Amino acid sequence: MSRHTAGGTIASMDSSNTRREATRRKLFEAAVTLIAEQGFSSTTVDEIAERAGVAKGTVYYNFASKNVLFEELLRHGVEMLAASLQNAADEVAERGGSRVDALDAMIHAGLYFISQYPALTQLYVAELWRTNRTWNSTLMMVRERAVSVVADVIRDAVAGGELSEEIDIPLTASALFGMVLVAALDWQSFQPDRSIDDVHAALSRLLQGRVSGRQHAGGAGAEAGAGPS
Amino acid sequence: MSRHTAGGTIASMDSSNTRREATRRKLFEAAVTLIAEQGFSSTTVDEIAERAGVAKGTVYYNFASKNVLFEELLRHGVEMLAASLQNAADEVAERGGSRVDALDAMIHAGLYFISQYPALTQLYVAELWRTNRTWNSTLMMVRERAVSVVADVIRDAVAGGELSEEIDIPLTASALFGMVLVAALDWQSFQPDRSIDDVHAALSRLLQGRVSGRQHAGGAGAEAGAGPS
DNA sequence: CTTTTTGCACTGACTGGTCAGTTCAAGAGG
DNA sequence: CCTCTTGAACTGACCAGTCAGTGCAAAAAG
Repeated sequence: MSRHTAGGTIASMDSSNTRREATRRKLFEAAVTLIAEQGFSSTTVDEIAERAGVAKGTVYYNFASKNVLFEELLRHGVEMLAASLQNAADEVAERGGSRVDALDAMIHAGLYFISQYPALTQLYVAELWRTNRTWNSTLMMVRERAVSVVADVIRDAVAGGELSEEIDIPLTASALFGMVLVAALDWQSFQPDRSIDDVHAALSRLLQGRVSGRQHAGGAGAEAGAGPS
Repeated sequence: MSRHTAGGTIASMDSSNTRREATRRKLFEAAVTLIAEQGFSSTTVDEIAERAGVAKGTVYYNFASKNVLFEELLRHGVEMLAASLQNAADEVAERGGSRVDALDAMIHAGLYFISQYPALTQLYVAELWRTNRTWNSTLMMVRERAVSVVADVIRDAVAGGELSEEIDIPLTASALFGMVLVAALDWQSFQPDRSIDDVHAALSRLLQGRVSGRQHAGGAGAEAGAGPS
């Protein structure tokens, strides 16, 4: 009788683990939608289980508590976002584009991400500035993870002389982040028919400074009608 | 058993109920902080009453339900914000400033408002894009009320030739709104020591287009007390 | 090959606690 | 005396977390 052996049974790694992973994924999906719609506290574990098509006990088999489920969800989500932004910046860099072009590409990537995972985004916005919650430190980490990707590119741009040294890097990064976040949520909520390129162009224009004074288009990004790169 | 007829009795409408108004104000204040910290669902009516220093029965004497208390809170708050933004824009107009100057002043007013009522702001952000809530229509109204003040000024600026006709008015208004919102929350949460003028200058700079390309400052706003950084 | 054992993954009824909302008799205050 | 507030007790719904038990596939035993 080899009972439960210490060290988490190697055999179970491939066969059983797959089933479990699938269940966890279903639970993530169910939870993200419900929590985005209703908020954390008014979403019940029963609802999550029902939407995921599993029994309530399964939730507790896979996650220590409702809180833990939520925290893991946050972590998982922000990794996807950060990877997506980083990837957009890297692709531009590989093609020899400027840092400002990279920023523009990140805006596009951010918009795309939000359009793909609107519920996740709503959830971040709703929880990000709350205090007195148990998962507060997780939230801090999550925010830092996302904003720092943007801040890094801005920093490089300043170092390379592309951007003015006067700008406040962390504040600008978070303002940029917020601009995309809120514009995207509004786009999804109130004008869902518009194309991503359309929205992207509007935001680029805002940043090109064409809003507060008429210069003609500079180099970066704002080709307004076309080119879904 | 002549019960209380809990609900908005007509008599209470007009008579200058100083006492009652004071109680309601205390309840608003208590509720806004608690809900911003913990969210609506996990804030209990007992907590609100305790923080306000009144009995639970008083809450229900003054508001039909927890939901109604919250809705009235939202309405009251947005009126203050809209008035504050409108006022900033009007003052600039009276002094003969441009519409772009007015926008800049509104950014400043927005920052100031958020620094005065951080809890209220957190609460809006947390609830604004949620769906499936009973007070959803209230929230829509609230958002519209705030964003339209900004949109109106932008529209005037476009009509007067100050801004390009290419810009997308509603989207730009909400992007601007979001930029200020998120930047301000970050300021309050992570760099509370910075002065409002400092933050304001950073945002103005972002909009002057100095971020994405080096033009020298246009006309509007970025005078600010010389940002260190 | 067949039977038995093992243990992972899952189930769902149940429990103990929490909380919105009610009720009311007894004041406070103006 | 009329409006407003108090405080405490009560109800009934709702919900996070528990636990004894089921199903099943693969390994071990025969």
